[in-house]
Amino acid sequence: MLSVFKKYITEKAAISENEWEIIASVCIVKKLRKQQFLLQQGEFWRYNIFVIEGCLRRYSIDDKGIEHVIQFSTENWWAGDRQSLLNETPSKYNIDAIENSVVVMIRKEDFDMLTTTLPVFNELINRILQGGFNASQERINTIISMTAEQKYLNFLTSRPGLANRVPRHMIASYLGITPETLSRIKKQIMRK
Amino acid sequence: MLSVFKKYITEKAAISENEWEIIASVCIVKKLRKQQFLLQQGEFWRYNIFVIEGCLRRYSIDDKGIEHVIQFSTENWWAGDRQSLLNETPSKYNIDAIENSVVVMIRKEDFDMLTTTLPVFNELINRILQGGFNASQERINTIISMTAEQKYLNFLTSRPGLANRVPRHMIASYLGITPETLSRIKKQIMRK
DNA sequence: CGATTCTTTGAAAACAGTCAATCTGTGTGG
DNA sequence: CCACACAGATTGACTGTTTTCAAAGAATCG
Repeated sequence: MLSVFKKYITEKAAISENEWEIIASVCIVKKLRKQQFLLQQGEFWRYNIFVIEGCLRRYSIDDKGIEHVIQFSTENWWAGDRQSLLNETPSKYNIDAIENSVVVMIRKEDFDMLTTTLPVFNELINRILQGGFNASQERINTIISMTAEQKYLNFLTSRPGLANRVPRHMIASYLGITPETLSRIKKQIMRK
Repeated sequence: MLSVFKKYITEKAAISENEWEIIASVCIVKKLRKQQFLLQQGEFWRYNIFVIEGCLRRYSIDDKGIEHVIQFSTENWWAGDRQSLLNETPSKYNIDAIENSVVVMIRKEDFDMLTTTLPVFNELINRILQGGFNASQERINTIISMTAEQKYLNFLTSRPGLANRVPRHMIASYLGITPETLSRIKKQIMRK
């Protein structure tokens, strides 16, 4: 299963076989059943996670008990709570598996070891971090500038196939609208 | 003026005097008049920018010609378009000065040189990047989970003082609501 | 001081949210 | 393998919020 991760890494950076061995030595492959929690709010998060297969979601729960999905992580994406990891604070988020999934977990200490001893790896992680940051800014732009319908259409194109894998109410949550509104929007789009 | 930047850097990382000299040698201090553009959409962005004094805003313009503020950068903040910088693509954003401002500009090549030759600097930038990323995720959370009023109150506390420096219609834009709505929300809050 | 831009206010319309009921599909235990 | 239960999705009626458009009232800048 690790081969998926190796493929990802070696496609994105010039990692030698030796270097890969070092990386592989700190990788923990973990299977997750649908619905299984990886993190619950209040806990401390200490890993970096790479999704090999399946789909995870990270979400917060507000005072009214409503869930708000911040992120979906599918194959070849990273997941985790960087905030808790970086500041060593209790997490505000929950992470669970939407599908049966396989992930690679790397402990914070191990991960830091990798970035300090392997410059190529460090550079790779940097690029990924920047890419994620950019995507995040992009999302802010779409959320504040688009109507509900535009946001949904944008979701369909920016995350192709995801709409068929993820329950609709989670998509609605991700877009910041209610399931009912999403349902009506879909009907409206159909008519066109 | 560079001293502000030096203070910021040395407070956050163990940078020696020598190392600082190297950093300072690639810094370009630039004054900006209120309203002055730093970047307009379609252009390529090639700098990292640190705000010494004043306030910048980054915003997009949609098909209807409406501006959407993605970010305000005040003293001791970073600014720029990381997306254009990283991918070497034309920028989707505009950046201009809301107040007369002073910024430090570092060219991409110089910045990369700093991060590769000065490990401490690299690590500092990494931490800042992660912090920015986290803040960005945090903002997504507030936008999708809060009502207009909550978002405004949250803005008041998370960016203290800013509301008095920045025109209201820009704050409205930042929050993803119309100026009229913001005006009414303020009145409503006053009454409490 | 005049002109322009920003902010506020009002009224109507569009939009999204809430609550409740019904429909659908999936998975489980008998 | 079927029937049932249950969670998720849709629909309708209603409510509440936000936008839109237009106009008047501040504030700011040259």
